[in-house]
Amino acid sequence: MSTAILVVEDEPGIQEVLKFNLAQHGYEVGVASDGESALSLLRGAMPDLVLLDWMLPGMSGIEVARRIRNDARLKAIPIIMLTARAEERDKVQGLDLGADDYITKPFSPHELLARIKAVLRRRAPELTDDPVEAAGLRLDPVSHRAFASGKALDLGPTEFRLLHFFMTHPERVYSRAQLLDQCWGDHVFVEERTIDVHIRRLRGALETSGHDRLIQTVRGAGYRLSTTLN
Amino acid sequence: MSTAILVVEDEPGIQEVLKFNLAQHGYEVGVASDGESALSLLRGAMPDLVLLDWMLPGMSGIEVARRIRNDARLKAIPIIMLTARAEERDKVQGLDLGADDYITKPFSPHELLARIKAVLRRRAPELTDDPVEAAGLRLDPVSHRAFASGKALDLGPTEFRLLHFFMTHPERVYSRAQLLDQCWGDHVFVEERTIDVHIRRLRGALETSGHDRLIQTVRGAGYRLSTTLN
DNA sequence: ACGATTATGTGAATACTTCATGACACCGGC
DNA sequence: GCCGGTGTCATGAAGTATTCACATAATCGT
Repeated sequence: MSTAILVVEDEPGIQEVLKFNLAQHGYEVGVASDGESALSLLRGAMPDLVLLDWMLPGMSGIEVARRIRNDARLKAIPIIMLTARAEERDKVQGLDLGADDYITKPFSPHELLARIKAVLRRRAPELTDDPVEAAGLRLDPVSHRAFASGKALDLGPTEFRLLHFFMTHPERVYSRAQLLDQCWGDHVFVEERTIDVHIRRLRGALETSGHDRLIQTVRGAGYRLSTTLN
Repeated sequence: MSTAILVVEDEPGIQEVLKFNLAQHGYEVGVASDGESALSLLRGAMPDLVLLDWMLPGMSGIEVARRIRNDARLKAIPIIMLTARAEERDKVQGLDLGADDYITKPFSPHELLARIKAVLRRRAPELTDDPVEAAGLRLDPVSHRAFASGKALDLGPTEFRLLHFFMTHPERVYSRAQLLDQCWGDHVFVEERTIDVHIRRLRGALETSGHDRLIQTVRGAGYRLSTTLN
C-alpha cells in the first residue's frame, strides 16, 4: 500500500524536483499545475496528502485549500503549503485556513520529507512505514511482519492490515463501517459481519501469546485495541 | 561490473587529481569541463554517479544538476556537489534539491572516496562492489560469484542481480513492480509474473544448501529475503 | 426476573486470488 | 543449428475472503 501525494505547483523545475524526491522515497506522485486541474484530479482519485503551492496561476493555493476543506469527501486530506518567503508565512491568516503545515522555500529534501512524515503520522499513522509497538506486540510494515512477545505471527493480508490499523489507532473504538473504509477501501461492497470473521482470525493468531485480549469488542459500537483489559 | 563516475570540473589541476584518485580505486572515470559537454556526455553513456563542481564556466553546477533531475533517463543518477567553501555549502543546500551530498574544497581523497561509497550505498547499495554476506550466503560482485555455505552457486545473470539486490536490502518486502524496477530497469516491459519464475530459479539454485528458505513469499505483497524463518 | 430482541462468536462451505511449477517458445551468440 | 539464458503461458495447488447458518451472549422492556 503505497502512499499517494498530489503536488500542486506551477513552476516546472520545482515540480520536477518534488516529483523526483518523493518518488525516490516510495511515494506515488500526481502533479497538477493549477488549482482547477488539482481539484478535478482530486475528485477522481483521492491522494493521502496534498503539497500545495501558495502562489498559483488563477486560483490561489489558499483558495484551493479552502475548497478542499469545504468538500465533504476531501476535507480530511492533509495539506502542506509551500510558501515562497518566510514573510508570507505570517501573512497567512494561520493554520485555520486548513493547511496542516507550511514549508518555506527554499527547503531541503530532508525537511520536506520529515514534514510529510510528521503530518502523515498525525493524520494517518497507518500510512507511515514506521514500526509500531504496543503491549508486547510489534509490527513492522517494511518487512511486513508482526510479532507477539518476540514470536512471529502468522497473519493473512487482511488480518495484517487490521492489526496495523488498530496498533496505529489504539484505545479507540471503530465501527465495522469505519474499519471497512480504513482496511478495505471506501468503495468496497462487503458485508459488515465479515469483519467479525477477520477479528476472530486475528484473535486466533494472537491467542497463543495471550494478546487476543487486546482486541476488544464494544457492543453496539465496534472493536477496539486497548492495553487496558476489561 | 565496474562503477563509472563522471567528473564535471573546469580546473585542470583538480580534474587530474580526481581522475587519478578515482581510477586508482577502480572506478571508470569520465571527464567534462563544463555543463554543456557534461550533459551531452551523459546522454551517451550513463554513469553511476556524477561529481559536479558548483562553479563552472557557463552553466552553473546547480543548473546542470537541475537538468539532470529533469531528464527522465538521468534523474536517478546520484550527484555529489563540489563546493569551494563551507559557507557556500549552506547556500547550495537550501537552494538545490538535487544533490545527494556535498563536499567542500579542499578535501582529502579519503573523504571523497568515503562519500562516494556512502552515496552509492544509500542510493543503490547493489551498485557497490563490496562483498555482501547474510546467513551463510556470500556474494562478491567483483568476481561475480555467489556462495552458499562456501559452495559456489550456479546462477544466471538475472538470478545474480536478484540475489544481489535482496542481499543488499534484507528484511524488507518488495513488490514485483519494485523488483522489476530495481533488477531489470524502469523502462523494461516485462510481465510481473515473470518474477515468480526467476524466484523459483533462484530458490532452485539455493536449494541444495537449504538457503532457499531465505527467499520468502509474502502473499499479496511480494518477496523478501530474511534470516528469520517463518 | 423473564422472555424477547438484538448483537456478536464460531465453524464450515464456497468462491476467489495469488502463487508455484513445468513446459515451451524466443533470441542472440557461437 | 545448438545452447544458455530469458520471458510467457497454462495448470494445478495453496492460501484467503466472504458469506451463511446457527450458537451464544448481552440488553431491554415489562
